[in-house]
Amino acid sequence: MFSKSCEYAIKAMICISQKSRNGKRVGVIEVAESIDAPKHFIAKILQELSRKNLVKSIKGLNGGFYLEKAEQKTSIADIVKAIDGDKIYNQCVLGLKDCSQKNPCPVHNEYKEIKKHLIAMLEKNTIGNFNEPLDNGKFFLKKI
Amino acid sequence: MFSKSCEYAIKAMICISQKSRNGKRVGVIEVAESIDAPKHFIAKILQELSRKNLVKSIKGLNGGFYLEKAEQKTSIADIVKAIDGDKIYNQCVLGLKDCSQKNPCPVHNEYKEIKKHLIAMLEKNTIGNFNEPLDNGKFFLKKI
DNA sequence: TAAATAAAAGACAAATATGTCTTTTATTGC
DNA sequence: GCAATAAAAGACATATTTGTCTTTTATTTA
Repeated sequence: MFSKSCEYAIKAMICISQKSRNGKRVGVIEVAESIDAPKHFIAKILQELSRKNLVKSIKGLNGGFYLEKAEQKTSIADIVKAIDGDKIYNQCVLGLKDCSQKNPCPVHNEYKEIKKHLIAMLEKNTIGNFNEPLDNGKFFLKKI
Repeated sequence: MFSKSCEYAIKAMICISQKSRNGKRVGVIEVAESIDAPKHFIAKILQELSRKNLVKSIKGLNGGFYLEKAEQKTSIADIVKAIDGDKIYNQCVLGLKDCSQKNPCPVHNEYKEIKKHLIAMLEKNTIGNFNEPLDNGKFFLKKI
């Protein structure tokens, strides 16, 4: 569904969100270990997210990545759009180039409904929503 | 959502289905042109589909690819499974390795419903269902 | 100001997906 | 049996994604 980079981005955001609530910053290495991902690769992804203002960063001692209050409201959809673009918004499931409301493929309308729910889900769920269940061990960012 | 190979496979199956109803066989080149895809690449994909018995083929003069009655009942899901595997059945949307009913990520249950509809759609729609709308110019396998 | 820290940037490498070309094998019609 | 046809197979090439390593830049603390 999403690229590996995008999955990493989502996990990294969740990780940083949870660990930076107390005002602390989180380093690349800590993020990488927390989500079981290669650190240099995560570094690149975080730079991308930083350029797109989805995450804040500070260099130097005690530096690292963190989320501001407003950024806790970032939705999964925002992250997906930042990394994978808006394919899921526009593309035909079957990959037909000429599929639209005017020339709908046989599954167009049915998929339109499904897509609506999918997008609603991605837009409704914000990074901040993940803090508590993560705190409470309801789910895990990596195999334990 | 699906790999390029998988999208090609679906389109190729639809194309062959429509053009082989009259007992004729369809050649690789004709398929490739009909769906606007590279012919050698399509050849490989068709070999794969052939090995997995989703399409029949005959070598030599008047040979080519075709579908038997039973194969008209092949669903999109069947093709997806043959080419991309069963990722969409099993994988967490967020890519979490440890997401399950026991440790559900915050969108697990919501996505489960969406996935149910998605899979139902893919399993319900068979290749044969596409013949008529394609005949009637309701949709197109490539840009015209 | 110097040393330590940590992100930013960019070059490089490996893996995978996609695409191209050539040779081999099977079938048909003459 | 021979020539023509068309899929099967496999080698090769390119592009994209993913992953690694090194250098640079910014910041802090002593």
